Amino acid sequence: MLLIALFILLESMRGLASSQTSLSLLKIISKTKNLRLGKSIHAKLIISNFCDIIESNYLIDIYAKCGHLTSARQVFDLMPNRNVVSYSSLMAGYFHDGCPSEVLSVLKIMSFDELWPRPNEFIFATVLASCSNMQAFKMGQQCHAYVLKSGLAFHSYIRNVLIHMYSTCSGVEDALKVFHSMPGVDVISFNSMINSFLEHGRIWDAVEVLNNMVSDISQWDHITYVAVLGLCADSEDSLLGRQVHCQILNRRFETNLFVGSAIVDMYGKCGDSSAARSAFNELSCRNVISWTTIMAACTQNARLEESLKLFVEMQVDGVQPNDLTYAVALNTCAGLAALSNGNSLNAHVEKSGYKAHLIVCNSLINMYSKSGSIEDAQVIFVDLACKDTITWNCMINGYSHNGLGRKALETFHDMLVEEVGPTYVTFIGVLLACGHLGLVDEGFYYVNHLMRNLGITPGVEHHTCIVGLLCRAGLLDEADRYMRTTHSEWDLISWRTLLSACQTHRKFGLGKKVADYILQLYPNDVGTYILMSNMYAKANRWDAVVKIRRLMREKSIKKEPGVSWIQVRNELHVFASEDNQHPLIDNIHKKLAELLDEVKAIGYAPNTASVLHDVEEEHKEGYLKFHSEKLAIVFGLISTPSGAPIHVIKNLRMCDDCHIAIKLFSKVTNRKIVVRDVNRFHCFQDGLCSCDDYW
DNA sequence: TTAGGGTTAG
Repeated sequence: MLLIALFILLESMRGLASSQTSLSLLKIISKTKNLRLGKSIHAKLIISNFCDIIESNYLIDIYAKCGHLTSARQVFDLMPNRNVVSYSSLMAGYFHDGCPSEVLSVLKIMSFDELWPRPNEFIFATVLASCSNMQAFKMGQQCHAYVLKSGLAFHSYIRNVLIHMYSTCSGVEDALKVFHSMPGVDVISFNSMINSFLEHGRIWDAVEVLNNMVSDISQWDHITYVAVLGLCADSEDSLLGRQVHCQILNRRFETNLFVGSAIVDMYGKCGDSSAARSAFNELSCRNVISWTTIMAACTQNARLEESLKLFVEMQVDGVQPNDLTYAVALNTCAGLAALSNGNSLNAHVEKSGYKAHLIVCNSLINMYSKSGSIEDAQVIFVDLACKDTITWNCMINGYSHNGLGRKALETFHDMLVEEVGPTYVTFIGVLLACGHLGLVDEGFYYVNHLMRNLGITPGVEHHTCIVGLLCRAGLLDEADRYMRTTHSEWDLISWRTLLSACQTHRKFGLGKKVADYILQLYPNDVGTYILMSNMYAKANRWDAVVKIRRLMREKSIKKEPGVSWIQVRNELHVFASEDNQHPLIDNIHKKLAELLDEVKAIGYAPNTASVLHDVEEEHKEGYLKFHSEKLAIVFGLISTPSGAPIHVIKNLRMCDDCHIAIKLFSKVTNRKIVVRDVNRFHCFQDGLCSCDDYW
């Protein structure tokens, strides 16, 4: 209806140059952002050879709002005289088009304007917002000084944009000063302040602002709800989140796209992926962000296959992925070690131009290093001209997890040379590398000196690395003492690290003590029972093994069945131990028998000690034969061209026998075999493993 | 005639 009315008006203008009519039309077009009509009016005005400042300003505004900055700039450049609105309209256009630096260059042109239009609150609102986007703190401060002197600082728009500028460019304290400096803060100031605290990880300060807001502001707007949902997500408070969700439904704010995505995100971060999925299904409208949010919610909650399915559904729905969607999808592939999916995503990223985005490259490095293709991760890393802390962390941790300790430490050294500040995460990779290389003193130097000098408090992950480092060096009593004397929130992983070392180093006395202690804290931990059982089997203490098995039966503790999977030509093949389901199982068994004969000839002897005592001696070898990783690897060998690397993932820790056998498989088949078990990567090549037989 | 705060990632 509106369009028809506009056309009638346009027709009535034919042959006329009524300024009043064109202004009325321009006003409506500016509101409705109708580019086609805007162009028609523009043409009429050119033909009539008359276009005053206000009409030109409207044209700039229309073109700018429709994202046609070249046309907006053309109108602006051809104006014989301009006023402050001409400048502010063009600046707002550049700002919304993602070109904050252009905003500042227009400000420069403005200062040379002979008519010297005085910059007003509209100009500074946009200039300060641009400073925020560009992290141009000095410029932002200068603008702050100007608006204070000129009295413009009392406009609520200016105050709010100043809060945002300080929050992004300097710190939350400066933002807070602006917030408290002037009376009459509005809902936007409160929203900005809450978000500012949340961005800086200060949840309780955000809660305090929210409490003050309850008494000062009677009505929250939809952005307040987005901020409060962010607060629930950050504090993982799903109960409060649910209450807020109910309030949103009462006020019918859930139809807002931002609110809708924030609800999905809140449930995802609170660990309730089912509620996230339901909230997503209820959304009346979905954009790339809502899709990316639900994918992230699934990935964060281990629903990895579902996340990749959503990625496909999203595109079927006509929504194109953006850089963050690719980052989530690649992270999902990393979780699944789905190298071929990751490779195809890499190709899409190249085609779509998102390879220029650092977060995508960081995710590619992460995906490749977690999928056992550390060489591909390295290629991307080396090619990257601009790296951030996360890039360095991904590469250092990638090298460490793949057993390349020396490379990890070299990269850490390069990071320091490039003057990129290491973080909490960096030192996890660095300490793991020290563990691989047996650098005990260096490990202690990093934890006790360098980290503390940099103001990073070592956490349980770092202390666990030190335990691993001592264990690997055979210093188990020191590791035990370290755990008992160092104040840390030791968790199951830390204690299992020590127990596992006791098993490897055959320190049965200490192992028994540690296992008893773990079972006091975690009475039903399957991993501890299995490690104990393996430990006693190694000591030929079959009576103890039987006792543990009986105890497990009594407590109904079941060992998770071993499962391995391999992707061949985009298809996932899953193998369970003693599995006969695969269509090629006969070929797999035949090839496995041949291979075992071949490796026996060069020294392989089945390690039957790791098989249960209650299995007859002559059947023990058979049990070992059918471990899931052996089946998956042999399937890989017969299904891929010679020389192609084999990538297998296993849900449990690899057993000693498989480790020895696979080392020799890599030698006799001349293949690189990468196995990601529940703890680490094993890269088998030429009869050796990257873990140096310690895992 | 022109302006502000908000959802997704590693």
